[in-house]
Amino acid sequence: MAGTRREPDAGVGKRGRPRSEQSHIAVLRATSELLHEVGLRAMTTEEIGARSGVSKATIYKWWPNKYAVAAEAFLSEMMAEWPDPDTGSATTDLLLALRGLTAFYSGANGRVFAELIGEAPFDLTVRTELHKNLVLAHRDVIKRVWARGVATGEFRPDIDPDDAIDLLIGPLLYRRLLGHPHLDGASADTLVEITMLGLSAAK
Amino acid sequence: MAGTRREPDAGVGKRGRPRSEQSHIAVLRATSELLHEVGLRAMTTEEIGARSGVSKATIYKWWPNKYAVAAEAFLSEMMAEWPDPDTGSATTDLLLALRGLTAFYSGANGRVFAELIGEAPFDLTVRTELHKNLVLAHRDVIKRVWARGVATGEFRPDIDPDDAIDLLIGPLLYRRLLGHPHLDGASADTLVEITMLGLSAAK
Amino acid sequence: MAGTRREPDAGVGKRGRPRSEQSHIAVLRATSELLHEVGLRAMTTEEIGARSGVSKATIYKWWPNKYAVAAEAFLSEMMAEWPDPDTGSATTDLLLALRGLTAFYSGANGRVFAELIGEAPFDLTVRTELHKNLVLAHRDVIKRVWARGVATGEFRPDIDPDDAIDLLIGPLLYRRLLGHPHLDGASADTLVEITMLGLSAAK
Amino acid sequence: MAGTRREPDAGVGKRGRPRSEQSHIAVLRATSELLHEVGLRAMTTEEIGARSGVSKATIYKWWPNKYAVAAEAFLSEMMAEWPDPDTGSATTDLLLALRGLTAFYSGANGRVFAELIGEAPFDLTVRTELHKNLVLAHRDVIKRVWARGVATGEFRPDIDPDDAIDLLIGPLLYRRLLGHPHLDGASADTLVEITMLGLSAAK
DNA sequence: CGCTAACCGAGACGGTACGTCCAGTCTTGCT
DNA sequence: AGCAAGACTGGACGTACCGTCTCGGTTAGCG
Repeated sequence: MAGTRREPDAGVGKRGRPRSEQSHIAVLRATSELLHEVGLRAMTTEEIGARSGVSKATIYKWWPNKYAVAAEAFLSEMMAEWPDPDTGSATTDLLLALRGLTAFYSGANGRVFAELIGEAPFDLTVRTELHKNLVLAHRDVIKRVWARGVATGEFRPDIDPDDAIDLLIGPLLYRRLLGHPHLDGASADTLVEITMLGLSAAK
Repeated sequence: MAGTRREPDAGVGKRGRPRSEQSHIAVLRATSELLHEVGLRAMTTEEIGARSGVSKATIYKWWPNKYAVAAEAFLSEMMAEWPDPDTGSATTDLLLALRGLTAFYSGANGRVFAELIGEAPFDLTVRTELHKNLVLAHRDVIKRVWARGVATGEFRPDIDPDDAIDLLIGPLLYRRLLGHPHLDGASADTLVEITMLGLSAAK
Repeated sequence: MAGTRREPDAGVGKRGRPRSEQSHIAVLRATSELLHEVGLRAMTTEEIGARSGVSKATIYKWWPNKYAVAAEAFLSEMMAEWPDPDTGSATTDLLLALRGLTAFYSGANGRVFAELIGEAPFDLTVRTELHKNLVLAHRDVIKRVWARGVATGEFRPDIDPDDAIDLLIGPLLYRRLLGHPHLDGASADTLVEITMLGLSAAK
Repeated sequence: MAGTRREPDAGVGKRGRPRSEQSHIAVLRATSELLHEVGLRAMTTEEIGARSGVSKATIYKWWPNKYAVAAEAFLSEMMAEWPDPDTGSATTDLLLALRGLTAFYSGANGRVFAELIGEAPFDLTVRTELHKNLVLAHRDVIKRVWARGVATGEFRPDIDPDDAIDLLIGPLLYRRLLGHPHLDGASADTLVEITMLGLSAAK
């Protein structure tokens, strides 16, 4: 994947000892473990090194700080985990997709996710990684479902899809960060259903 | 206000020199300045002390750590700043209230707010302060408007008001934290309007 | 003593917690031990801290680096260790003083001394400390003896005392650093005697 | 020359590419430059490699560490630089030889020399190199002059030549390392003259 | 009106992680 | 083989900040 980590020289050809992919993976795995065991802030670069058997110098060679490592470690795990349900009914698909998101938010990964969001305002790397590799992935699934729903006439065609997505995901994130953090599928369903019908009493 | 800061002994009687209210205020003011100038993380307790002329020991006597100071400093500023518009039309009021929230999110205070949200997962004090003194204030305004709208028949009476609030605020927070951070009133209006009408094409 | 270590503020009066003299002493003692056990280069600041129970931060607060600590630790031990023999005969006194110096050079402290001399070209603090607190002490003893010898008519009165001192100490240092490092009293005596009589065959 | 650097395999035969003499010279030249520009300690192996176009691995193949490289680089420059004056008068010759030594000590090379002496206690290679290739060279010149002076009756025949040499060189080194480091020819002359006549007032 | 508890500013301290630096070793592919 | 390029381990370095701890001095309000 990459993007977080500093790119190799990539100059003339392939001179010099190549980067050890094994070390790379060991670092990501160790970091991932630590993220779940002790959390983003309590985790130290030293400990990542010790657990992965990779020296601190090497870690700092490829990542600017532990947050960048964490972002890559966490997000590389998340990749390709967001299947599009495609049941035939766009409405059902939407429900399923958002239930999936809810499960993510309320699970162990959701805690790490919240910690990374907290780091984002202070760290550009985390911010861009998070956006590129997770936020967009979430949105893409919904965007596809949305397109199908518009095609089938289930969803309003006059709405900017990005607005629709914000309306669907936003409430879940809000609950995760500022409300009752233990979401369940049922409450997700309720929120989606209301969003579909609207708040207005007007017919 | 408070609750964040440690309460004075208050038990034995009232002997001895009382807490200096002047120091208290100076700390909050200095902290508030620093929050805007350098941000939550970069700000140090040392610097708060230096700028306010209050010693570090005194700061730690009254607050558990710099995040608690920050929370109190920030939130005491925010108090009583959320007027209920009450124009007669609940729909208009809702629009106005959410525009106000949008302005807050996208302004200088919004940045500090985002930083505090980032601290919340790691710090119970921040979490509860934030909730008690800001989140609930935001919700209360909307809750009142909502009640009026239900009474006037503008809003659906069959929805849990808390769900409605989540649906209205959530998308704004989502944009603030993970999307285009420069929200404007117009896009807030759009989101609210769509939320009112719903996403479904069904009549 | 001091001079090596950074001086306290010494400003208005005596505000603030005073420097812990206990920590100061513990650091010097630990350093002194380490100097003899592992030598100047192999000794680490970390280890000084661990052994003395003083934190690294505190050490760096008072000394710029481990070499300055070593200089102070070593030299504070050496202080007031250079008694003037004063037997009545200046010639005898000279012999005794230079035997003492030889013993110092060839003993355990001589090794540390040589290591510090090696650091001097790279470190101003070490250089000045060494000069102020050891070199001058050595020279002073001899200078006093020299004055007596001139008064008694034993030594040539037409020689700059500093030249005389250089001629007497120089060969010992040379042997210590570049020749056979295990000097003994007898060879010191020989060198001094020759220096007294001169190399020239001319009467 | 050498002895410092590891000898090539030379056992099995002469298979494979022979050692590049060009690299060898480039390393020594680069090291020599760095020794004068930044000094022994500040100079890094990395930089020697970069400047000479020789890889670090190659350097470590032929020398045990940077101090050994420095010793060879410095000393190979010094070789055959110590001409015996031989004017006819041994006394004059002695003066000239020691003026030469003084000039060396007080010049740019003297600084490097002092730095190498500082390394000697920690590094056997440096120690032996220094002794073999510089100290002995210095002493040899004087030793030859001394022999002539004894033969001509100018110098005392009852003194161990090595003692005489120590007495003559020692004071210069002492001044270089622990006293006023800017020696000049005149002060060297003074020291030698006093050494010749002796310090004693006795006839 | 003086005593005394509690406050407060200054600043030293232990602890802990940080990110950097360099030595010395190892692994590629080119020559 | 020798060698340049350059990744890697190991470990010390010096810095920064947190939260705690003395000091000496100050300031109410009880007695």
